[in-house]
Amino acid sequence: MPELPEVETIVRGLARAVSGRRIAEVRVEMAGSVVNDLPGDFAETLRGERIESVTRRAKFVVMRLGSGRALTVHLRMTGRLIVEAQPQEDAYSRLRLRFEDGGWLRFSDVRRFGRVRLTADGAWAAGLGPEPLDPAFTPEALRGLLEGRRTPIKSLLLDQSRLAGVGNIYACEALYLAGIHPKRRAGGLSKARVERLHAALIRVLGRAIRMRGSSIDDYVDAEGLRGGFQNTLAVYGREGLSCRRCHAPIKRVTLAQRGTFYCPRCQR
DNA sequence: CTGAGATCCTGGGGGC
DNA sequence: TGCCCCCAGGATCTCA
Repeated sequence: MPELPEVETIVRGLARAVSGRRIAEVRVEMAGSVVNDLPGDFAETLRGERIESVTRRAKFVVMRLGSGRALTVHLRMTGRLIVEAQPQEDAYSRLRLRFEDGGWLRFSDVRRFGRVRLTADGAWAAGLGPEPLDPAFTPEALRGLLEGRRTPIKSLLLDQSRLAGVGNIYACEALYLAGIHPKRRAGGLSKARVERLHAALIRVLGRAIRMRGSSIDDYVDAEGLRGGFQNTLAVYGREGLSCRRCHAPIKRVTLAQRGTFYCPRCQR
């Protein structure tokens, strides 16, 4: 479900809502959804901790705890983190936290791919490529990532160990914006094309964050609000519809087992 | 190391 | 209505 802009939106909401609050009660409602890297029981270990900060790394939500430990969440496809005054009925609820001064945080996940992990230092969110919105991510940095790679550029953009945070929607959208065909070999892109892709990634991610993410199916942020970027998508989910720029019908192919949308005229 | 494919799950939508 | 198949915002593991 969520990619960088959605996770960023959730994190901003969570940072406002739960920073500085102490966990009074932990309810594990599906054991398989939580992982404990620390000795002892998950709920016991987490209870009493204060959430110091909430930040994002790639698609991970990282909550730093008072002890220095970290509670890290990956939402995968259908995970949600919802802040609420009272615990809501939810058949897909996996974990609930109650705060000392009232209010709850609920982790819910229909497809059960998501994970909440308690670690000594948040190391779960490691081994990732650079953040595309970090100033250190320059066109030259992107060129370095692509160099010598024979894989299609779309596949490389989805590889979190190369570039962190981009998922299927924004990979498709960025390639459209840059006018690059998703199947082009990553290492074969000209310098000018790499520069266009770099600019497109930053523009599309920034715009999506400003619109609070894309709610294509059921994504909502920590406050339960839908995003707005789905209305602006140029290619993702628009198979057969006309390109907003040239009016050619948008095509869909499968690449690395993922639906891939592009304009056959604008993207070469 | 690289790249391709299967796999983990559940639910929604379309075709018949 | 019901059934079957395909599809889904992700990452990880195995295999060649």
